[in-house]
Amino acid sequence: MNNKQIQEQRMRGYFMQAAKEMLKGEGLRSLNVRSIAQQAGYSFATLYNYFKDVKELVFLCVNDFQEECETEIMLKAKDTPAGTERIKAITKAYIGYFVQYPSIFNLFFIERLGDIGQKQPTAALIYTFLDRLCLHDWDYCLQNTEKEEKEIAIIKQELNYVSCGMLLFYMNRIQPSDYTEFTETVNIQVDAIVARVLQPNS
Amino acid sequence: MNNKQIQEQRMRGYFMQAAKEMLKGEGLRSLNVRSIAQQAGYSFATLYNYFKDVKELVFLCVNDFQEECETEIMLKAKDTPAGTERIKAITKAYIGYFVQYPSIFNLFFIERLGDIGQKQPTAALIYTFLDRLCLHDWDYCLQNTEKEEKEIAIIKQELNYVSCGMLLFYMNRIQPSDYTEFTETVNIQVDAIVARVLQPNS
DNA sequence: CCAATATACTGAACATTGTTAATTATATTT
DNA sequence: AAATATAATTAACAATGTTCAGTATATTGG
Repeated sequence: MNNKQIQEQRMRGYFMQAAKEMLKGEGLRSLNVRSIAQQAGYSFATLYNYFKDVKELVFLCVNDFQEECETEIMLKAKDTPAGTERIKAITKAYIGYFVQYPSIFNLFFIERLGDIGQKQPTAALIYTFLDRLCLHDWDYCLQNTEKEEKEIAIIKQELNYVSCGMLLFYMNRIQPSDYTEFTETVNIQVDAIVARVLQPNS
Repeated sequence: MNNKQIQEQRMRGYFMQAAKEMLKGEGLRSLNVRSIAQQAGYSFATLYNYFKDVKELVFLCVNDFQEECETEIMLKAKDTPAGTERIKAITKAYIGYFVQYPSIFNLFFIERLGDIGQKQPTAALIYTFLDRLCLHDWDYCLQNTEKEEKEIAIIKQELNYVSCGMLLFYMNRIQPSDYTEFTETVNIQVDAIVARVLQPNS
C-alpha cells in the first residue's frame, strides 16, 4: 500500500469514525452528510472524494459493526459449555447486542442498503450471521444428539427467525413494553426452541 | 354528522384513496405530498387542511389496509376446518398478503409511524394482529388438545415471531432468493410450529 | 339579489437533505 | 521558484415536507 492509499484509508477512517459514533448515538435518522463531515473536521463535499455516496459510507460501517458485534458476543459466551448451552448464550448475547445498539439493528435488518451494488453479499452476511456465530455448536449437537441434519436445520432457522422477530417487535413497536418482560420472552422462546434439540424424536 | 363533517370526510377520502393506490403500487419510497395531491386533484397545500401532516395520512391508510387484509385472509381460510388446520391456513394467507403488498408490510412492521400520538395503540394492533385472526382456532385447540394455556401461548408467540421474521428477511433482504423457496420455508416452519400443538407432552 | 363574512384552496417561499461542479488552496515535481 | 497535480471547499441544484399570506368560493344577513 503506497502513501496515497494509506492517506486515503486514513481519511475514510475519519469519516467512518464520525459516522459510527453518530450511528451508535443518535441513529440513522439524525445522520446526514453535513454532520458527519463536521464531526470529522471537513467539509461535506470532501466526503464525496472518499465515498461514492453516503450509502457506501454506511455500508462500510455495517461491516465494522458486525466484527465488533461478533467479538463482543464471543467474549460473553466463551466460558459456556459447547452445544445447546452455548447456542442459547450466543443467541441471547446476539439479541442483547442489538438491544444495546438499536440503530445497528436498523442498519442490519431494516434499512435496505438499497441500490448499493454490494447489496446481495451483505444480505447473505446478515442472514447467516447468527448461524455462523453458532456454527461449531450446531455441529456439536449434530454429533452428540439423535437429531438429524434436516431437523437441526429447521430448528436453526426457527431460532434465527424468532430472534429477529422478537427484536423487530421490541425495537420498532416497543412490544413487550418493558425490558424485563422482553428478556423474559427471549428466555422462554430461545430455551423452548433450543430444548427441542435434546427432545426424543416422536 | 353534519354537512361540514361529511364533506371533510369526503375530502380526506380523496387523499387517502390516492395515497393507498400509490402505496400499493410504488410503495412508500415514491410517495410524496405533491404526487398524492395531484392524484387526488388538489394542490399539495390542500392536504394540510385535512391532515396534520403526511404521517397522519399514512397512519390512516394503515388502518384501512388492516381491515382489507383481514377480510381477504378470512375469505381465503373460511372453508378450512377449525383448529390447527385453520391456524396454518390463516398464517399462510397472512404471510401471502404481505408478500403481495410489500409496502404494506413496511408500513405495518418496519416504518416507525414515529412521532404520532396514536403510536402505542397502533403498535398493539399490529403486534396482536395474527393472534386476533386466529383467536377462535387457538381457543378450539385449547379445548380439544391436551396442551395447556401456557404452552399454547408460547407456540402462538413463536408463530407470530417466525412469521414476521421470515417476512422481514424475504422482503428486505430477498432471502430466500426466490418465491418458490420462500413458500417452501414458510410451509416447513409454519407446519412444524403448529404441529407441536398436537404432539404429546414429553 | 347584493354585500359582508366565513370557508376552502392555492402558489410562493422556506428548511432540510443528498449531490455535483467550479473554484480555491495545498502539495508535489521539475 | 514555477508548473502541475491533488485535495478541499464554496456555491448551487434538486427533491422533499411544511407554512403562510393571498385569492377564490360559498354562505349568510339584509
